[in-house]
Amino acid sequence: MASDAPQRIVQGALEALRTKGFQGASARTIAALAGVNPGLIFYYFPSLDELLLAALRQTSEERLERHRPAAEAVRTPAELVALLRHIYEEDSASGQVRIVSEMVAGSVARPALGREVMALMEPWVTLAEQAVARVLKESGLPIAMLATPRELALAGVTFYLGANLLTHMGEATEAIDSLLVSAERAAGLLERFGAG
Amino acid sequence: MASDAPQRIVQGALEALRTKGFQGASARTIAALAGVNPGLIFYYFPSLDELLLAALRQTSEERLERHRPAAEAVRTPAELVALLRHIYEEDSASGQVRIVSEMVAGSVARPALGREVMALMEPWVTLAEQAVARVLKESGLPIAMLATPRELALAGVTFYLGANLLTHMGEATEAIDSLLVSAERAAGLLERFGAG
Amino acid sequence: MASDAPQRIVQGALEALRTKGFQGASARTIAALAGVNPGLIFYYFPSLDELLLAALRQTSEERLERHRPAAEAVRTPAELVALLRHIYEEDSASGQVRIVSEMVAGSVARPALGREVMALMEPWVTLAEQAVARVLKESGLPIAMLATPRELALAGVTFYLGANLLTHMGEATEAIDSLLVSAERAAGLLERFGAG
Amino acid sequence: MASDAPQRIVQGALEALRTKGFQGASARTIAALAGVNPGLIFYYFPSLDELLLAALRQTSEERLERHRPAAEAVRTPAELVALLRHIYEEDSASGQVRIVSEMVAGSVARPALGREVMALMEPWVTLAEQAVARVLKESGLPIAMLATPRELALAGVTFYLGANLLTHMGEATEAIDSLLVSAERAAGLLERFGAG
DNA sequence: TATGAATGAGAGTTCATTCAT
DNA sequence: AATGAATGAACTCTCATTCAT
Repeated sequence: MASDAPQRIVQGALEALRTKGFQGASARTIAALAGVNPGLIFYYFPSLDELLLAALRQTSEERLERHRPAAEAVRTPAELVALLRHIYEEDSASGQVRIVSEMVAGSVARPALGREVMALMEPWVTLAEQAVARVLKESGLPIAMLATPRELALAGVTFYLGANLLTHMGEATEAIDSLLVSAERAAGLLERFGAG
Repeated sequence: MASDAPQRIVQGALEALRTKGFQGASARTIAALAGVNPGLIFYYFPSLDELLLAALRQTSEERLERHRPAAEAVRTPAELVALLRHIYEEDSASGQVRIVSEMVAGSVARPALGREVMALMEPWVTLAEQAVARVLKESGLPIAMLATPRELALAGVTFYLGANLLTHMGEATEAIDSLLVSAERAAGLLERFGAG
Repeated sequence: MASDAPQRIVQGALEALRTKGFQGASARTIAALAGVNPGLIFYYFPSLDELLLAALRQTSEERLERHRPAAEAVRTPAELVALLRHIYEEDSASGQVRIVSEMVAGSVARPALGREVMALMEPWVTLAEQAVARVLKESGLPIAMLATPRELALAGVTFYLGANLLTHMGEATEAIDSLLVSAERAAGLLERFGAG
Repeated sequence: MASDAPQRIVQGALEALRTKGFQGASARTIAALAGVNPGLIFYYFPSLDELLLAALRQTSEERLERHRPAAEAVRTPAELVALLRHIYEEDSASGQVRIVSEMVAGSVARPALGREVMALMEPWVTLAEQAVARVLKESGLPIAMLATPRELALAGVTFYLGANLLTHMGEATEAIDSLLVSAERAAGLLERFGAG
């Protein structure tokens, strides 16, 4: 019978990242949170980095699937910005922002980890790219002349990343939020402009 | 006679951040790079965090003064984006991007350090804010209806931060660069629109 | 299977205190004496102070139980002083005096440790108090008018502590011993006086 | 011209012992309190231990001379105990207790220092011995049969030492004080008994 | 007489990881 | 599948002391 230990360990890792940060996500701490022995971590995962990566991968994929329907339903610039804002707020409240920030920050010091974390972002960029392409097409905005959907999607992810870091370094949450509200308003304006 | 050791230590810290990252910026490593005894670090600096902070402060202030004239000369949206791109490229080439990323990422785990790093960003936000305000005023663009200069400046810094991280986590430099080129083109368009 | 390492570490700590003193009772020294890795100390004990405390607690409790029967059998002043002298001589020969002195002296600099060491003395004061009360009652001496058993017990412990320190700072052992011999003689006299 | 630096350093050492304890009496701390450079300490004193010893010697001798007249005027047991109590209270209030405790405690770990500290106590024992001899002679008490003045003096010093340690390890000050009060009462009784 | 820069050893503690069971 | 004991290296930081000036 398969044990549920690996899953418990993954959950422990996520909780450790959420509540103690990357530095606090030590084997001992994770094991304690998972209710298992530290040695067991290395039975199921080749290294601590791999565990953290697996944990990030799991939440990332789960969230990706959860938001995919909404992303595929986006039709206007305003809706697009609204979705971005919605995701940011949800992640901020659930602690997901913290997890991503910690992993991004932590992996900065480890090249191998960094590459993997980057790879986990790729599906998000692709999803954003498709949404942007659809919005541009449907709204008839001549932005395609200025930037490719891929570029715009990457800009969004870049911004999301910077916002994540700012968020838990200082008390930037409100500033970021008001920024997104303004962006939403601007998008609404743009929309009418495109239609006009 | 004053020793040049403190300055050598600061340079060692910067080099350590640049080449080994935040985690690799240990007292021993920095001391070795500076060619001094590890104990000497604590003779001149109260703690390792304070040293890293002093190092970041030094480069930050120096770069701020270097770019200030250009920032104060900016008049149009295109010039503004061009400056942002110029700074990013220069920082990217000089390793400054790495230093900032490492400090931002590293300080995520230490609240006290994080606050100080944030504080070091404030002058940049202020400088950007003034530049944005000037550009908006001179170009006659009705963007003030959408977002305050402060918000726009913060958006720029947020983006810069995210770009920093992306840059040395993967090989995003080119993507970011082409993004900024596109933005420059868009700003040029906007300009003509404002004039029209 | 439980390891005997904790016990070996405790013994190493006691030996370190005995032969190198409080200052010499470093984690590395203790580990070497115990034949274990320094890191293992912190696997079993939360801190060095806690280990030293645990070691003191162990010997203290063991000795307390060993001497309790004799203390509870004491009936006359002379017997009481004789017991005190017996304990002092035994502790002096076994190196216990050194351990206690080192811990008392060492904990002077650390408030938290000091409180715990004090607490370990409390059972001894209590035991002495009971013995004193019994002696006073049985011998019919009117000392109760002068001092409470608690005070007399505390005086005994205070004296024992001072004697400990003197003992291994100089070569006061003989002086203390002859002092106790005289006290025994005086107690014998007192006894006859009480009876008379 | 002779500098007053040595004296300032000695005062700094005493203050360091009083306020930071033996462990806190580092060269840096003492130098800071004395307002001199740490290096200067080793210009005037061969080692830190020698400085601490010199400081203890200075206060010890000064206090000895201050209390000598009173000690030489003592005639009765009650007066003797009262003097002991007076000294203890004065030392307790002035921080002298702390200094002595710290030095005694600290020197436990260093054999050479310990011997010197012991030597500094010798004049006190002698002074006490003389006072005890006088009291015994004048009061006509037949205690000489039981213990020599030297032994009694040593007993007093032993007790004083133990009291010192207890005093700042816990909140034993009151207990010690009430003990001395009781002793004073007992001495008064003894006096009348000797006279009768 | 005095400064302050510099050294090197050692302090407590934490860590990812391994391995015998 | 799981335990927990054990390792060894690394960490920041403090210290008494020395030396050139």
